[in-house]
Amino acid sequence: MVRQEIVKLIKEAAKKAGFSALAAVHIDYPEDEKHGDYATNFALQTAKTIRLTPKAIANNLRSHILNLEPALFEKIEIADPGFLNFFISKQYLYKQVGEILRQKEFFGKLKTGQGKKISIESVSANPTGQLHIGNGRNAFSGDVLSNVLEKAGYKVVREYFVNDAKNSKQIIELGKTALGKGETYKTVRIVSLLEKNKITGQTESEAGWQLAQIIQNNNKDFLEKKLKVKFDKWVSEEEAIYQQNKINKMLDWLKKNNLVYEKEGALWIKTSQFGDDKDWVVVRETGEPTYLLSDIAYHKDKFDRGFDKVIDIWGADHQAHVSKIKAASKMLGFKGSLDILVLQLVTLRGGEKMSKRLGNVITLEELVDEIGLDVARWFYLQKSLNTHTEIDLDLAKEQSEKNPVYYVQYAHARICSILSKSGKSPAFAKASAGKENLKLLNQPAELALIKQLIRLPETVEDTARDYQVQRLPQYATDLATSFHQFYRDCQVLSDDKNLSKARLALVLATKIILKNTLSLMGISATEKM
RNA sequence: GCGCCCGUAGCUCAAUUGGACAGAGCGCUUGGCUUCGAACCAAGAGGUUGCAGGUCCGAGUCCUGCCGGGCGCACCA
Repeated sequence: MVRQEIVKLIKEAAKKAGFSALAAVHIDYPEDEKHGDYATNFALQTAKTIRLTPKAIANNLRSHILNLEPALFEKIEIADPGFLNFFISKQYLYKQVGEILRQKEFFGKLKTGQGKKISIESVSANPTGQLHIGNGRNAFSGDVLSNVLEKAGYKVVREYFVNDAKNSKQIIELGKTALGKGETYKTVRIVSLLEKNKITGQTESEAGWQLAQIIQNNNKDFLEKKLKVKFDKWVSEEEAIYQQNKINKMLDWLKKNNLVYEKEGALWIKTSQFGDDKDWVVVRETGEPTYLLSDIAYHKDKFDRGFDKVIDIWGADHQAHVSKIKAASKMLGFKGSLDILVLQLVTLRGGEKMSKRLGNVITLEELVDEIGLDVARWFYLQKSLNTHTEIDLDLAKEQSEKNPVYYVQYAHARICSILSKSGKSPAFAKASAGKENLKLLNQPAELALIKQLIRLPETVEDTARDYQVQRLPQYATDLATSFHQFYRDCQVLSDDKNLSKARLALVLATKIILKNTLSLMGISATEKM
């Protein structure tokens, strides 16, 4: 990865110049190409702590860097007020094209994760009905984030917590619906599920639990088959927490460590001593544990399984739960990091006509049926997770050039068309791409395309660090633009055999990266459209 | 009232976490197909980044105070 090498060089140069370990090295992609391919403000940052001007520092660094690695750069410039601007050499770019062709789908696979274990919990929707459009955000971002983290070298376990505790109020209420004694959860889908399946449980609790299993299997099927979102571990609250008595063990542990107390007939947990504003009930007056207690038990289970990092992806309505679980992780002394992502609301614009007899609620299934999985994934991923967002249904339904998904897929289809027209197999293009051939790639559009290709690993690295999954559709769009511009400027198949070979190699490399990017997002790389 | 998130082009959203001239898509105006796919390319119009202060060489981004919106604030999950 170029950027990583630049960071390393800056650190080494700083050490040689005698101002090491002063500032973090941060590398930018300058917007103006006059400012190079990569830039850093390191000299400016360093100038804050030592008695030298930013430019003097930059000069010093530049000479050391060029000494250390003369072949990587075409040049390094210093700009006001003290930026270092790096221009990557063609030699290096050609080498990277070769690497892409060699590594194929493994290009962009990083070691930054060092095989560390991460648990990602997402969706965890109540088994009392169908998934709604808000759950889509959790499902897709969790899926894509997992893909990215795996690509970055982490070992990821994707989990889903099923709130099916037999004695919970929602399950009992569901039982009433199942037994015809209540209507809380009576929807079209649940009525049809009840017609197809027999509920044998006599008690409300048992009947509710049975119905929950049916709904849950339905949702699981929908997630896996229709949304292509797979989970490694489905954790049933009833089976994994209650039946295995983890709930009581958790409670005993809390009591033993003096982390709970009685008040007004209930048992409270001392979350306020661990950063929360107040304490919360873990056992009701009735003796029933609350959901908080079982979620703490579930988190203890995750912590015990030895993850270096535990990520929870929740909906905006769970915001109040964050400080409780954070406090619990401190009580439990979790050594790893706990990141809780709270996703903001999703609404639809132009969906008024879609809703089918379910009040105003549009299910995720209806949405995906309406716009297709590729478009749905794209529209969800496009937006930063902490922005309240609105999906434009009319635009999403446009099966035309207006829809941004097709822009990217079209680039891939174009590539496939060129490759098949070349009359040669991809393997041939690879075999014929020697160093001499790649050196023929000198057009600005060709070089710009290569520079875009080698950003994939960096995009993976950044996203694995900050979880901003909207970076992926943005990168895909940028890459497609670079390709379309290359296509405009450079005829791939021509009488010039050597040039054709070189350009075919570049086209093939682009196909690999584009497909890689799309598959991280779970979007299909179409060959024809 | 308190907490979290947000306010950026007509609309939906970005902006590499403090960097260089705030960018895309849609919509609008205009030009380009007898050559590898025009679902494409190129050009243009459109902005006091909600308002007011502050810190900094440098602020959409950080701090303070307002204004506006969403979501939370259970012995529900």
